[in-house]
Amino acid sequence: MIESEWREAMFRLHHARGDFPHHMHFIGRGGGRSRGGPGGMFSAEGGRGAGRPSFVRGRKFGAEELQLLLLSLLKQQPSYGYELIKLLAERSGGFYTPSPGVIYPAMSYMEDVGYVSVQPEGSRKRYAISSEGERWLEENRPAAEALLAKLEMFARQSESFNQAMREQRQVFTPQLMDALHALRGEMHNWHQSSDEAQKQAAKILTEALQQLRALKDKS
DNA sequence: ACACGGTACCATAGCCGGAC
DNA sequence: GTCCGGCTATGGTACCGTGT
Repeated sequence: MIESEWREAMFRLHHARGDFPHHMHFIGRGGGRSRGGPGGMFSAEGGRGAGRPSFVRGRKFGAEELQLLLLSLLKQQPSYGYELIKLLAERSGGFYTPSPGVIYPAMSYMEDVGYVSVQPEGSRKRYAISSEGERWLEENRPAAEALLAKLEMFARQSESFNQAMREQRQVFTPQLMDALHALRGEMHNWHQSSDEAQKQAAKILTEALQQLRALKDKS
């Protein structure tokens, strides 16, 4: 077996099944726990990379959470892998757009364990939930419904955020919006700076704030 | 305490095939 | 030839365990 095949096999096995050898802890079936553990952003564990801002980048769902979501979508209608990615993005208001490297191994695993059936259509694969998949989904219905509800909650929050941004653009000049954007971007680079550097940055920002207040008072 | 290696997870680049 | 959808391969990031 060449390296890439081995890598893929291991990836599929561990990623999709959810029983990562060292540390993976999943809600529900299986899985001993050890280091890290994805669990997904909605689980208590927080997972690998917990403690850093994983909201933007990082695993948002544990393997089983993702499988439940995918089966929920497939129960509504059989879909291609690419369609599932788009559906998840759509249902979450763009908040969660899984990469193909997450979806396809998960689908391959669910095919292996019989949760989905696969109908090749030319170069594409159409996935459909199987009776075994339906049974597992039914067993985990509360968790699946909670995940879908949270996905929709994020979609609403995302829409609310976008609305606020649109309103900001209507009120502020482009120059001010650019400056705000640049400031936000700059602050992202500061989270690993030394305490002393951060104190100096805070001092600069405080002085700038005072100047802004003085300017506003005059205008 | 530190360096290094192994591991997990994701995003992205790029390939392939079909439609136009 | 170009575009697009579907998919695969690979590199980057960050964590933890182990050895020194």
